[in-house]
Amino acid sequence: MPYLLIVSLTITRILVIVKMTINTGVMPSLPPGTTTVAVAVDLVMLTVRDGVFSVLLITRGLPPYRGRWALPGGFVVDGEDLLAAAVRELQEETGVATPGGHLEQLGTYGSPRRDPRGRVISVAYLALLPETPVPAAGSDAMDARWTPVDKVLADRSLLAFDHHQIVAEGVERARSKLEYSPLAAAFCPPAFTIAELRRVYETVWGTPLDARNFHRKVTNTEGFVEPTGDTTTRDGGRPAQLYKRGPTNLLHPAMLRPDV
Amino acid sequence: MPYLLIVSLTITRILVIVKMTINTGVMPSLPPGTTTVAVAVDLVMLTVRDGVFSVLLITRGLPPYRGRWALPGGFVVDGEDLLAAAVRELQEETGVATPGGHLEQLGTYGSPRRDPRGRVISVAYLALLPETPVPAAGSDAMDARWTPVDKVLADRSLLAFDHHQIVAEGVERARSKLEYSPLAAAFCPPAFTIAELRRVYETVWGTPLDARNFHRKVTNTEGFVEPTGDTTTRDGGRPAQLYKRGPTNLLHPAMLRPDV
DNA sequence: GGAATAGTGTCTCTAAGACATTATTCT
DNA sequence: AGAATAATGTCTTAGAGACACTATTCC
Repeated sequence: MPYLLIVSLTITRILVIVKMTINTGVMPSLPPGTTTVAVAVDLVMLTVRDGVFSVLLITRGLPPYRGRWALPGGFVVDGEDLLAAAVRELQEETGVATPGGHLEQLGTYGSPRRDPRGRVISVAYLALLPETPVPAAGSDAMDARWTPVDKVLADRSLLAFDHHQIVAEGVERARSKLEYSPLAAAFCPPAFTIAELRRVYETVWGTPLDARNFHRKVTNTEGFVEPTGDTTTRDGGRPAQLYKRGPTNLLHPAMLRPDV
Repeated sequence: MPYLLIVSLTITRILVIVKMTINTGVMPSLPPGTTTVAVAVDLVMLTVRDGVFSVLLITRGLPPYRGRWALPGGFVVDGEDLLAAAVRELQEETGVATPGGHLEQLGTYGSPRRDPRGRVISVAYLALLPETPVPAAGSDAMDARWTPVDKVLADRSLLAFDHHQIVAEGVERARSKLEYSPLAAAFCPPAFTIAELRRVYETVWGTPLDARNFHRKVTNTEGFVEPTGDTTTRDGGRPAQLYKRGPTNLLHPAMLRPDV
């Protein structure tokens, strides 16, 4: 983490405030009449469960769209960082503190009429998670359930608000990330076999892959995976080497999707 | 554009409001006490000018950071869509309506203390533009100037707010996009030669490329460029074919950066 | 003719894809 | 032994990179 940078920026900002206060006799403030809006953070949590690519949905317990499926999320509270809000929502839904998964910002959705209650912009985060125990229902959620991605994408009016579009963009981002980054491992437990990693690719992309070529590509791509030294027979047959994620953030060469 | 989708979602939302109003006797509204924040849109406008990869900066005419370099941007006004606000800022700075360039959302920056005036979150947009006449100074900008990207990246305290980080992420996004998308053409005039396209790659990546191999790769990649039928001698020597952007949004095969 | 730039061809090597074969466990 | 899965090897072909060569303009 760029800790020194954060410290120096913070000091810079404090100095700016002090200087302005001295110069003008008042604290700097936003121009009067500046429009303000509520900010929500919504999560696209993806996982591979029982061989199915799934997204976590809740049924809304409050209006608007009461009883409809939606993405888990909530409003950013006073003084809270956006990423911190996403982590908080993630923990509320899964009960786990980023359990070896991956969390990144997906995009911001701010169409003026996307929420009937008023102007709300939503910062969406994408989470890639290993298989997780069935989630607990949150405070404002009547129910929380892992739902097949294909089912969600097939019905444009299944989800509340513009959440269908958010899910679609999150799924496409995830599919694309598997090509150029080692993030498929984020869907796996800390130690995994090459076959388990391959099934992640096959499930997320919806395409069968050649097990022999896949094995060669993964083990020949520098920094993708590292052997732990252990083996397992949990898949039956000959014992398989266990691997953990390697140090690389970018795959060279990439794992390209067939055809497309 | 998914026009029908927009229409159907709009109708859905109106029905939700009407239904809720009938059911409860009041318009749906946000929970009392919900924190609201100001929303700014900032632009990372990139271009290749005189062989230099450059970003448009303004000097701030108002506090905070008065006189400091910053990204062009401004607050989202009442009822305005985020993308519309970005287009408006782009036009205010260049005087042109998305002139063959490219505009996409880059990310949202919402650290609680990033603006000394109060809670402001900034939605950053990335614009890739062809060589543009020197910009006019905007209303709240004392000056606007194309600045070499390398110079901006080298000095972490050159820019106001967290704009250094935003520029860094925008530049990296642009460099990466050249690999997998035909967006290098967004830096070129409507009709361009292969050599001009190559100079874009060389300038943005900061790496010399082999002209012969580059020519073969670009012309062999399906849908990347299409000949217009015209030729030009504006670069001297043998006349060069002119090309325009092709229909593809994803390059197959990709134009990978050397080494990395 | 000479300089400058455009465009094609050739060679080598890496990596992808198709598919055979061997290895090691469990029942 | 037979089933099941893991891991390695072989062959063909596409594409990247290095570099020689030809083509067409202007001076």
